[in-house]
Amino acid sequence: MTQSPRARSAYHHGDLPNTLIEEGARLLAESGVAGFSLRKLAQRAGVTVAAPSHHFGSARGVFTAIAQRAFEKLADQMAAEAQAAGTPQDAVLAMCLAYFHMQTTDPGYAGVMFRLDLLDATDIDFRARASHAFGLLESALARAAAPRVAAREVEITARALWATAQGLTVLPMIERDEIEPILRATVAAHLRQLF
Amino acid sequence: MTQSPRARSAYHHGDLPNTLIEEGARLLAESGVAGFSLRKLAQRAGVTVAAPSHHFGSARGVFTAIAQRAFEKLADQMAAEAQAAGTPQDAVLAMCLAYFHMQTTDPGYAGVMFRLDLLDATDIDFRARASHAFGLLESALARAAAPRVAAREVEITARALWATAQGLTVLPMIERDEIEPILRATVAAHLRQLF
DNA sequence: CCTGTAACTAAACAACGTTTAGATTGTGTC
DNA sequence: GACACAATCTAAACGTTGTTTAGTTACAGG
Repeated sequence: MTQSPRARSAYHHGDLPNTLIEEGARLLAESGVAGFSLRKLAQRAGVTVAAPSHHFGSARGVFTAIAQRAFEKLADQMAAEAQAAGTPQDAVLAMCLAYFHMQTTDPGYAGVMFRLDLLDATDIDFRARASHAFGLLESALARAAAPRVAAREVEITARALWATAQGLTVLPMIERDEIEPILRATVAAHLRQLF
Repeated sequence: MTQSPRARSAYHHGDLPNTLIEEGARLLAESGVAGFSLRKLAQRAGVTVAAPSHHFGSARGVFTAIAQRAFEKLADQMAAEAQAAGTPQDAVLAMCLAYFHMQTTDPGYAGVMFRLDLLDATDIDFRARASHAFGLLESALARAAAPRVAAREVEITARALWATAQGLTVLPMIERDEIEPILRATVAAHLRQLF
């Protein structure tokens, strides 16, 4: 991915922001949000506690940066899976599954994407990446729908699927094995409405 | 609601657990999860910091108790709205809207119901209340479905709706005005599959 | 080479949840 | 009605957290 420019000195790390994001995601994957702390992250990155705050302002800024990177990863994955899909309908399903799969492939990143209590949802860069990923689903849905279907209806369906995909990964009484069939049924039910 | 037995003395509060739950929900409604702390809660209740931990074990225990009470409130509301509904189909929609409406009527309670990072989802009492509320939706869905529909299919649909209702309240890019129409469309799409 | 600026350190701060030992009150028993 | 026991809450201290401030170090441009 992004090649680290290699630490130039003890003082000037060289690429600290990136290191903090990646190492932060790794720490989150291991310890979860509860076990996460700025101090642990700083120690892992080989810097002092104050260093992260210098780049990201606050702990909230760090989470926002990680979530931003997460939405980039999700958008990449969505675009890839959509291109691999045969029909537009399959593309929609694959895109919804992409977020779910990210929960296992990139747990550190996926775990903070919708944590509005931890990150700053008003951050303009964050909003841009999140909107872009969502836009991919919406446009795929527009391609899958019949020509007669209004844009408004496509928009509603896209948001419904977005919410369902997110909710399924959070709810306590839903097993991981159940998520894929549920998501499959939900996509089928919505797509049927668009014909 | 629950009449407070009135503080019997400075030492023995009389009904501290209940007070902590209600005052905790009030604090959450005002300051959100981020502004919440055991110390603030203790001060509001007129006790020391250690008192809440004595009853609930830890801060996690307090959140679990509040969430438990929240699911009781939701179940009551769901049952009431279902009975007021004309058709079984309307009952399903009303039940899904109940959780959304709770977000404004009881924001303190609603905000912690699915916060698995804060509460203990393995708590047996908590699970019981959560399962009961979910069961109400599932049985309402069974009544709304055609006789031919398998229980498995009803179960999947119930979980999908449960997840959608939760996801809609969390996602950043969904306005509050949009939630009801989205939920309405989702319920309609799913119910159509059950006929 | 020298100067200005960005990057990071070091130290101190208040606030937090948790734990321990002890003080206080209510309850059941003879 | 007095006594012992158990439950309830206090008081104080502990380690950890994110943030802030002043100061140190290294890089980059003229």
